Amino acid sequence: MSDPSPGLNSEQLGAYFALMEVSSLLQYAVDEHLRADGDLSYVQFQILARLVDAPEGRLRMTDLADGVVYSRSGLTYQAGLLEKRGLITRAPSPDDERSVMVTVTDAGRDLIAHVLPGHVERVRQLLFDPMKGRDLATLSGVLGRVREHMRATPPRSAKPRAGRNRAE
Amino acid sequence: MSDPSPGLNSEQLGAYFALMEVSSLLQYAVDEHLRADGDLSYVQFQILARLVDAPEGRLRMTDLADGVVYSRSGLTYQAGLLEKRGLITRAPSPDDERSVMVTVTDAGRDLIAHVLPGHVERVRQLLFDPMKGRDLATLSGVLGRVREHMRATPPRSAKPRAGRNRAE
DNA sequence: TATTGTTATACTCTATAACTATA
DNA sequence: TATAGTTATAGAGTATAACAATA
Repeated sequence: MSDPSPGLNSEQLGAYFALMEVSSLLQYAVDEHLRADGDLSYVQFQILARLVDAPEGRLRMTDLADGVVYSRSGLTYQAGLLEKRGLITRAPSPDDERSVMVTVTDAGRDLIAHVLPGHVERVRQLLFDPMKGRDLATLSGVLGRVREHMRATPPRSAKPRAGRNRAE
Repeated sequence: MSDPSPGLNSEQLGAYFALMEVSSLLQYAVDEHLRADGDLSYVQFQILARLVDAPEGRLRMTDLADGVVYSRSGLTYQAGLLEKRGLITRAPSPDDERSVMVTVTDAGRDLIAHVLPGHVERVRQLLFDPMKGRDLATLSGVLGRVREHMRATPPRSAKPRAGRNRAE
């Protein structure tokens, strides 16, 4: 924007735009690779990666939904796709009959293992290659702090004025 | 991921995840506000903002498509929506009869002006409030460098330059 | 022939609300 | 009642390919 912005100085505005552009391009590139190399969307990759990372390779649906931003029905949809491909299984939890435990299969682990090197390579190439010196450390520090702040500031519960989007 | 990754050390991996989470949460919050306050998607906001920022408030469809990542048909779709709402107009270019000049209307400018303060406020609140000292400067520096690098490294088939990939 | 843009179409994804069942 | 998950459905958005018009 060329006119003076009400709440951000030009350096902040520039940093904001840079952040959005960088993350957008990175996500685009990474998503492209995941689809080409493993027929996975980024969301599906995240779900599988979280499961691989979880103890015994399993998590409840709710826990998965908490990590990925989407709605429960959205997660059900994605889990259905992954299950259909044999990458995960779903079974009622022994502890709580309401819950569903999602477990990565060997095929799921294999796919992540197959896809991960190329994934990581793209990230390195696009994001870390141009960095030097303390760049990584400072970036880590700032983003970590921002993330903590964001996690403590729930984005959905804070609806200042939703006014008229009531489509009933 | 808990096991050692092939191409990234744990600090790099952490920074990558933090970047993706931060940008995702930020985009989510900002998108929510734009829809609630102006009934605009983030893409539509970007299109309007680019036009407002352009000399005489107009750009060719192709120039707009270059800025936003999407396909031409996607831009046509979005432009159709914005035109229907009276936020932009489309007219054949005098210079090149093939081109279409997109122009922001006063209503479009008004809407951006209406939405911008709240937009910027959310960004400030989520992204810049938790920063201190040199955070902003270092973030700016790193992201700027990464952005330059990314722009110079086209993600192989993302930019539909002059050629299209019909082989394969 | 190459470029600009639109259209037709199919598909993916996400959100909402209603629903079942368990706690 | 509250929580966990699914389903039905509807809508937004995107990509591809065919198309017309102009350069």
